[in-house]
Amino acid sequence: MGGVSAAVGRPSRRSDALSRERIIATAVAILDADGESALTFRSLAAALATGPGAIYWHVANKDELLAAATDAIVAGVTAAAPADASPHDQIRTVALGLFDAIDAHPWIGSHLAREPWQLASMRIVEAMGSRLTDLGAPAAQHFNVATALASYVCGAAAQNAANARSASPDVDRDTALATAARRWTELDEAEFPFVRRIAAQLPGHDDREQFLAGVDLILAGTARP
Amino acid sequence: MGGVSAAVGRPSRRSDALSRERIIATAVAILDADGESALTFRSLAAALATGPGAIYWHVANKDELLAAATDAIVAGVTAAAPADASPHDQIRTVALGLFDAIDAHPWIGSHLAREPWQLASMRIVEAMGSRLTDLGAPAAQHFNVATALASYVCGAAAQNAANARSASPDVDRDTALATAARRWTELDEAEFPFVRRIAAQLPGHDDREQFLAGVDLILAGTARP
DNA sequence: ACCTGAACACCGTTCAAGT
DNA sequence: ACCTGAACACCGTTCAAGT
Repeated sequence: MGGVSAAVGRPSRRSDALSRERIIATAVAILDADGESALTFRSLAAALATGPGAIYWHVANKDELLAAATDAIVAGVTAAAPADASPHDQIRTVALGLFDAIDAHPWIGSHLAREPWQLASMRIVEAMGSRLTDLGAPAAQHFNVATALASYVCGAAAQNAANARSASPDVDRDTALATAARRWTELDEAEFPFVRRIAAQLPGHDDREQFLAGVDLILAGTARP
Repeated sequence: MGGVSAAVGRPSRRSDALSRERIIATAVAILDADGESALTFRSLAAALATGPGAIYWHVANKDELLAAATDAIVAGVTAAAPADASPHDQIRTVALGLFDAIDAHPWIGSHLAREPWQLASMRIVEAMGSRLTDLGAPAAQHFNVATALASYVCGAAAQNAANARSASPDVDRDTALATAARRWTELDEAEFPFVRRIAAQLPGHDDREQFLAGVDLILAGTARP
């Protein structure tokens, strides 16, 4: 403790000093407000009232920035465990929480698909896998079931988010679904008989229920006690 | 037929004339040879011996170019049906074919996640769903099972491809898995008990078997005849 | 130790001008 | 109808120079 003089004479640190946390929080704010294309080292620097080069002192590059932003959101969801519910319901709750979070922050979806063993993905595998013992699944299945659930959740949620994002904001959901259903029925009958048949179920279907049905399928496939 | 004079006096079309097909085929070649970052309107134009602006006459933008390139590969996989196998084996074969195709062309993975209802995704849903009747799944389940399978296949394959891509080429698979396993065991015990426990199964596991296990879980979860 | 901002080496896309 | 290529409006990233 002796001899440290640099910080003594200085006024207390400005509350708006740069830091990794503040950079990531600001990045999340930009991503949420204006989408993935709005996050730029220049726009981020402007929001932080500094130059683009300053950010590189705290963050290696844009990929690391996105990974950190993704982890911040995912950690918030997986940490909120229901605890008193059945293991099946716990898994459903966490999965749905991730689905909603990716729907609310669509940029997570694009990133999760390309950072497989990063911290955020590990949190998802942990959230799924740690409930499998209570569920009664045999230990030999745990690895495959947990990673299958994680893959499904990421894949389905990313596609749902991309879908919601690509919809023009001035078209309501019902007419968008009706348009999609009509396009499905216009596909070639010889090549797409199945898609044409299920097109009728597209309007009025619930995205979250459809998502949970997939989770239930995987859980139903695991051996029961 | 009368009065058309423009094409008459001309020499026969050069075989290297620009066309949508040639543009997409060349784009696939660049993507496969040097990866996603190598595909540029400038590099593509150079490979086609023209200027970047010429490409825009045949393709609306880069997204459409990637969608068309993705569809070209996916169509090749879903069209190759086994026919004489059991419906379960047919689904496994198509799923594994997609897994291998995405492993061989990793750029498909990143694109599939963000073009949900595009033609390539429809082909995957069709390939899965059209076998469900023979499998004995009740019609009420078809919609959910087919889309769940498609989401899982895309999600798992995209992550696998991203994983393979991020591995440095001078490190062999065994040591890469060993390194990943060690990193898993170094995670916080309180936060990641499950991941630490399954880390031992990481070395020596087979990516394709793990992938197929997920397909089997979903199929096992569907009601049987 | 940390910040600044000009500069480098690129992008996707457009568009007047050509044939 | 289709092609050309310069130009526009950007990017991520680096780095000498500052404090």
